[in-house]
Amino acid sequence: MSTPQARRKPRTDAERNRDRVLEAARALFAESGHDVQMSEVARAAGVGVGTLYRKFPTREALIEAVADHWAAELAEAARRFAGDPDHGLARYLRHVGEVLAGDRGMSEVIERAMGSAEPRGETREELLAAIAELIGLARERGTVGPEVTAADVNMVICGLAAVIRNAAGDWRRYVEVSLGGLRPR
Amino acid sequence: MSTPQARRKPRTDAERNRDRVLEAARALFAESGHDVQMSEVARAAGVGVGTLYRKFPTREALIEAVADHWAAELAEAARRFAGDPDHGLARYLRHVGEVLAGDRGMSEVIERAMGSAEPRGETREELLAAIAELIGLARERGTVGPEVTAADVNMVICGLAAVIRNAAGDWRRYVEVSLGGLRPR
Amino acid sequence: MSTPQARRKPRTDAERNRDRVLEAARALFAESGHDVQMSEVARAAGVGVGTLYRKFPTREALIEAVADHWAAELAEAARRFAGDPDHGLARYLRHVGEVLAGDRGMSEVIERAMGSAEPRGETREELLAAIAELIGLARERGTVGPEVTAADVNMVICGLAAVIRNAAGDWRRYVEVSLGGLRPR
Amino acid sequence: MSTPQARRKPRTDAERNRDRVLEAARALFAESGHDVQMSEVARAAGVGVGTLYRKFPTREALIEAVADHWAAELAEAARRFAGDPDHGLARYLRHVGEVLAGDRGMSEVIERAMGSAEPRGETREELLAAIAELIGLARERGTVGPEVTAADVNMVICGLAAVIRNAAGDWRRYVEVSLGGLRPR
DNA sequence: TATGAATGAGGCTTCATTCAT
DNA sequence: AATGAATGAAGCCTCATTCAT
Repeated sequence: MSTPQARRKPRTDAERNRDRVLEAARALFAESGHDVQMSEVARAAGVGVGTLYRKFPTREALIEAVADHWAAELAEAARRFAGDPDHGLARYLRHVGEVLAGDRGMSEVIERAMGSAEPRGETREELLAAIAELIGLARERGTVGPEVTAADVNMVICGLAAVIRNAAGDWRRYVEVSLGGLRPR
Repeated sequence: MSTPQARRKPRTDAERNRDRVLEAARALFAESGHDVQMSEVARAAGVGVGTLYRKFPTREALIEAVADHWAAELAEAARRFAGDPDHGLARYLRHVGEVLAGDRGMSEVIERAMGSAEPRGETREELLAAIAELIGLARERGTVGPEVTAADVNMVICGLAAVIRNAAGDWRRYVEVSLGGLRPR
Repeated sequence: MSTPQARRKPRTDAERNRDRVLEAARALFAESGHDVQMSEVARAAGVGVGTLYRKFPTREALIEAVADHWAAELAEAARRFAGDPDHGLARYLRHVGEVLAGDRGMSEVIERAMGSAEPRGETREELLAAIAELIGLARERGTVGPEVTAADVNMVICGLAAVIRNAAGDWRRYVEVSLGGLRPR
Repeated sequence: MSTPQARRKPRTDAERNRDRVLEAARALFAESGHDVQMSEVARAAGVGVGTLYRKFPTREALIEAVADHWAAELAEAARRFAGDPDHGLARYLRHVGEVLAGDRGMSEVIERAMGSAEPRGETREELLAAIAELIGLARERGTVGPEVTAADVNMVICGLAAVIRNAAGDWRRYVEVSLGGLRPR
């Protein structure tokens, strides 16, 4: 019984490198938005530019990937809060605000993820689905208006990102106003 | 009788040039967002780059000016709708939506105008003041909640711009949701 | 009667710069073929890369221009030798050989000029016309075969360029052989 | 009886790999000239880049090898036509034309093979020898001029490659003209 | 004061070659 | 010996800004 599972490297170096790059990009974007140089990202990830380009053949592709990653996180969070039909949505939006506010520049990218200019497949669908689940129960309980859709919440988040990114005011107020608009009546 | 006509000229050539540049910039930004080249703007304005730089010493300054201009227009509109205490705000936000939606890329710039990253003087104050006036009467009439401030509306507009720019969904719904959140109760 | 012609600058600085770039490119190409870096050309011309790119928006365009220039010179030479119906062609081909041999890398570019992969307008036509003129009289005098066309000579020159560029042998022999093939009978 | 089958294998895997690479390179060069990437060649050959580099330590070495291969083929063809002292040379040059014309990009490489920029050993010698043989008999028969050397024919082929590669005209005419020049008188 | 040519730092991307597995 | 991920030096080109005329 020699631990055979130990044998299968859980992730190859290549995979690990991809993650390092993604992680580094996320960190840099968080600080300065997505106008960071590719070489910066590479340096921060501790790899050569070539490697970076092997993983993400284009600047655009990298940004996309980061956006996807963040969208996935938002989806994940939505699922977490789905258990609380009474206050889930409110807690979710506040949570999103905290995350965005703590991650200067994430909002910059997240807007793209929310937009649908070009059909950006799965992750976006996943996020909308998660939000749909989140408001499903709440709608039954009457916590949110019956006409509210996942797309509505999506737009609110998109707006929230903009508000935070531009420091347009106290984003907590924005969240409360939006929640008010989503409530029945 | 000292050259009266020279006097009469309401605007000097210099002033006229400034306006032509601003106008051209607005038009170009409307089409393609503010990633237009300075030389493009100059060409469209029918002046040399040098002249452009004389009027706006920096790309940044030009964008700022355009943003200011738009902010002024929004302020002007706010004043127009201030006369209607019952539906003024609703009509105003819908109007803003129409304008932003019709002017691809204006939203891009307007977000900056709404934000306060760097305190950008008068125009912003003017806009906030106009909005304050707009909601002042409404608040008295109970059309909007008593706790609603001009800053809140400002944020809603900022969000609206983002929603439109990113085609994040049906912006009319966004407006209605926001209006719902601004109503009392 | 103040020399008014002195007024019209014969060539603007801009035009002069274009020539300097072209000249520099020609010199560098002569040494090392057309795999020189754009920045090298710029430096050699004493201008910034930006200027170079203003004159020739693309590496390709620059090479094209140089090729054109050389083709024009060959055309000019053809016209010069057209006056000698008996030995003009022979003297011309020998002259071309000298020029190509003395200008390492010109042959590299001239091949393109002779080829017709993409219809490269005027200059090529001009060269063919000049060659046609060159062989016209000779054909009448019976110095070259009646079936010989400008295109034939063109091909010979193209081959000559290759022979010289690749140091494939004694190019003077190549010229004599070709001349033999162009003679009547 | 020491593993006889292992012995029998006419070529080791390593040898087979070398051939696969060479074959792939030839095919790719034929399509697109020798500006193909090393990784392309490797992929086409079904081996890793590492293997490719083990066989040909340098891009240059690979091209050289392909050139050699083609030169060997031309030599082989020359020997085949050597049996026909009357029309051998003509048939040979036409044959070479056909081959080059059918193999876009081979001409690109063949020029190098014909050139002697760097003394490139055996194969070139072999080719010159084969051509010498080809014209030897013809010279005796008076089909080609007495002063014609293998080097002359070599140059003609080099030129032919250039003519074809640059689509400089009807290469069949070029061949006929050259043949004319090689004939006695 | 207007012009537009010139500037050159900086950004993105490619690809021959190396090297750890 | 084979593999293919990693490397990073180049190279092409853009564009905000300056400056001579």
